[in-house]
Amino acid sequence: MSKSEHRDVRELDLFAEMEEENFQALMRGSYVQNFPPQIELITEGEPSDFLHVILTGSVELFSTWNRRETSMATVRPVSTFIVAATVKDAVYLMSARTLEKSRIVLLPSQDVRDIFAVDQQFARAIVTELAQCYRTVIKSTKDLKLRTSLERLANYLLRQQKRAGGASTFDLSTEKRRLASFLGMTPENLSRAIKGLQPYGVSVDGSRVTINDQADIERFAKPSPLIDDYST
Amino acid sequence: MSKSEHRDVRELDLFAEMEEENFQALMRGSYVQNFPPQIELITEGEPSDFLHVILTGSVELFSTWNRRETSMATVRPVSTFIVAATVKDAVYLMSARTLEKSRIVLLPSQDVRDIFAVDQQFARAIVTELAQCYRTVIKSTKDLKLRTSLERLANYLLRQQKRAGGASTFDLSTEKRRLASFLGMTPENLSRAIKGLQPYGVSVDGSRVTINDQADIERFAKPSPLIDDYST
DNA sequence: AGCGTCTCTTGACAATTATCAAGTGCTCGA
DNA sequence: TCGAGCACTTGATAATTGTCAAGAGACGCT
Repeated sequence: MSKSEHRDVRELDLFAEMEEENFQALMRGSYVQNFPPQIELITEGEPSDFLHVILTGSVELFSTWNRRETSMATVRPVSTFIVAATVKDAVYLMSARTLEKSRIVLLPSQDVRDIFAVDQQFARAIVTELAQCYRTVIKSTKDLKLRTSLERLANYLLRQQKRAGGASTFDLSTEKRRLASFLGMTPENLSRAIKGLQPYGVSVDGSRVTINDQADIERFAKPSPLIDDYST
Repeated sequence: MSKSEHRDVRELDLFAEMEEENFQALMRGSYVQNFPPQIELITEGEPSDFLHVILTGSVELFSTWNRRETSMATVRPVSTFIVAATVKDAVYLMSARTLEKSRIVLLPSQDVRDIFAVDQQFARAIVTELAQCYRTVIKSTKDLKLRTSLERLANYLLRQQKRAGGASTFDLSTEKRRLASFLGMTPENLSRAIKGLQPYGVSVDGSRVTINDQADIERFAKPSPLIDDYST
């Protein structure tokens, strides 16, 4: 791991406040690896051997049941994924695969649990992280249960617009195929949903989205901080 | 609070391992109240003033958006609810209402955070609790996205059967109206879904469910520990 | 007991969403 | 440069789910 990567990891909320000594111990036991695209890093149902930190690239979390698959989240640098399984010493509930060439740190779960037990600041950070993850999934459940697919798409676009800086034209930054799965619909229906937002001044060309009338789409989408604000 | 109630609270995983002194401090600042049915205890969007512990009765967690409402969970004694908002000092993401006459302990959120900061065992217990909550919601999301409503109902019945002791006849223990909302469908469709499970040997009379052919319904439901086992 | 209210159910119908099939356009590698 | 493969789109159709309306039955209240 390079010095700057080392610093990137240290600056994550999860590790920022912990004792230097403990952080070093964690790092000593860690592996860094480069993965090509489309590699399955972890498989749901397997015991959680590592806490993963993504340094570059992107990773998709997905789940399967009865030959169906659904996209649960996309993880982007720099952040960790699947903390809950690690601290609970339980099996993974989601699988993960790289979407592109990705550089990933592997922290042995046992080390994480050991240091969690002795480092108060680290334990606190884990609580914050877990609470954050939990609240994010609750929001996502509300999104799924309370909104139609058209409303979900509209709100997704507004969130993505914000993430991209707020300009009226921005990039989707996701394959439509995967976006559809994430939003809980088929690719065919995403295509139709995109057309369905045209009357509200939204146009999509490839991966370029343009919001022609911000007020109009917001009036339709009715975004709520209790669903769409991932920061709280 | 009676002595036995005091003990009930203490025996919760969340409080079992913490310092007696800290537990007493928490209890000193607490209120116990009896609520009639259908009282809204907390409202989503409001700041989290209290961590709630339900001693008797039952409480529904629900969310609303755009005049729609959905049931998120039912909380039964003895357990806590909405830990995440308390430790994050954030607004509630769900509302809560009593379903019946309920006795509930209110622990001021500030006290909980203060003691969380000084009591290592309590902090650990909170981590476990949050990880558990998080994983449960992930399972619920998988249930929603990967299964049809008929499959969700079938798996719900199998879970409920297990909870009720495993006998082939058991009680639904939930209003159908609320069960429908929990499962993400309308009451009308729940009625039809129940009929739709008859070919698999499931019969429902009022709130009495009978599984006539366990293997048959399980073959249809395909329950998975990665979705349906709430204990891990 | 009688009344109103509420849940649950059922039927008819509408809306939404999924599936299947086909076609377009793009990328990438031989 | 060509061709295969893939993502995306579109149309036709089917399946699922929701909505509306009506009625049966249970329950509590007066």
